[in-house]
Amino acid sequence: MPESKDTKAKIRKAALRLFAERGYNAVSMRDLADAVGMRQGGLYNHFEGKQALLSNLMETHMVALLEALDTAMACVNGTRARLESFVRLHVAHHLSYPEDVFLAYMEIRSLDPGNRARIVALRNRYEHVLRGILEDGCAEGVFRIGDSAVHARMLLAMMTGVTVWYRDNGRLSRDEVVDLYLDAALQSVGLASEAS
Amino acid sequence: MPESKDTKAKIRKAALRLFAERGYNAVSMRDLADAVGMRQGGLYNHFEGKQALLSNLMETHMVALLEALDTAMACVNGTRARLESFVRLHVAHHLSYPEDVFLAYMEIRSLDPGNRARIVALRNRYEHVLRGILEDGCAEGVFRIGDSAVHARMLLAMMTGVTVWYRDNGRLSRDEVVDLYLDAALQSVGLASEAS
DNA sequence: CAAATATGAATGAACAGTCATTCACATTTT
DNA sequence: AAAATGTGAATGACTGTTCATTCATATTTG
Repeated sequence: MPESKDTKAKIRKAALRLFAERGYNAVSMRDLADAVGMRQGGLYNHFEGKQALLSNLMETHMVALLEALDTAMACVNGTRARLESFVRLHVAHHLSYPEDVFLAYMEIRSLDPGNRARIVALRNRYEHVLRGILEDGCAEGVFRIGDSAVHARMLLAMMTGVTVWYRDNGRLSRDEVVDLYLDAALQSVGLASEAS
Repeated sequence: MPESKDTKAKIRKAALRLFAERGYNAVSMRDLADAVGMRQGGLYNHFEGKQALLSNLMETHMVALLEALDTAMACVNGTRARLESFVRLHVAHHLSYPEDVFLAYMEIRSLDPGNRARIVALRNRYEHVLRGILEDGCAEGVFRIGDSAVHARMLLAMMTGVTVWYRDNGRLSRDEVVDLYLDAALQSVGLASEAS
């Protein structure tokens, strides 16, 4: 009873790591069970199956990301400040949960059509927030960009890529990395950062 | 027979499409043989195996990309012009060969250690060219960026992401997309594009 | 309190299928 | 004829999933 409830958490954690590391299709339920320290049959007491586990991981992550975004955006006014908040939240979140992010990005095509539609809808909601900020900035004449929809994708790809190279023991701290991405994002929309 | 000699090319083409579409691990040799119009056994007359086929596809692409880069860079002087050339080449190449690029980006972890080391070395050479340009621009005081190594990765992620969304029948032409990415890249290093 | 029963969880074998690869043999090309 | 190429069946390992069984712990009953 003490550990029965966190077996599910242990499975989720191990699955997240393995799926992100090797890819969904390259991880067998036996691999996963080994990583958790149990046999493959027992996994099915906690999850409907491999596909349900994947979509659970991805949906949990996307929902958490959207909630964090709503919270961060609720108390910010001004187009430039909203862009800053978005960038800070995005990069910081990606530095804190690199595996979740990497999985959500790489394994969308491993989802069943139904699950994929749900996850993609969540992702589009997220992307739409950034596009809205950029459109506002264009309408106000604050930003200088060619195309809001394209620029939103450029910024998202740029920022999301941080998970590919960042390591916690590296040359730069997380805060430094966030600042670097913020400066680049601001410059990319034609704004100079405030402090040199 | 006329087509017996280009069977190898047909296999490569089909494999490229399928691997990029579904992922290396989700494509079986049967799927591949079906797509080519032959039986799975025959594939082994042209390739050592599935892994060799993957690494052949990726290496061919990386070598072609590096050659195109060398050619494009050979006749350009000036830091800003070199950055422009790099961006134009990168985006245009990615628009022309989206499957090659997508595969090289997504399936590195599906490579055997030996093959992976070779491909990663090629990719590093490519990345190093962009970093060199950014470092030069910083040293000359032409670019305004926080960190050359990080900014190189930001730009590469941003530009490579074009393959995720661009479709040939979409709203924008390839040239328009290249120009949008060029403007964004120039602004991100603190330069305004020449023509408004 | 103690006996009986229910529950949640883990096991390990078994299932039906798929996997990449091999091979003896047929066919085609040169 | 010889070399290259394609076939179709076979191989053994591995796949996700199911299931009867076991076990320790709760809960209910006498």
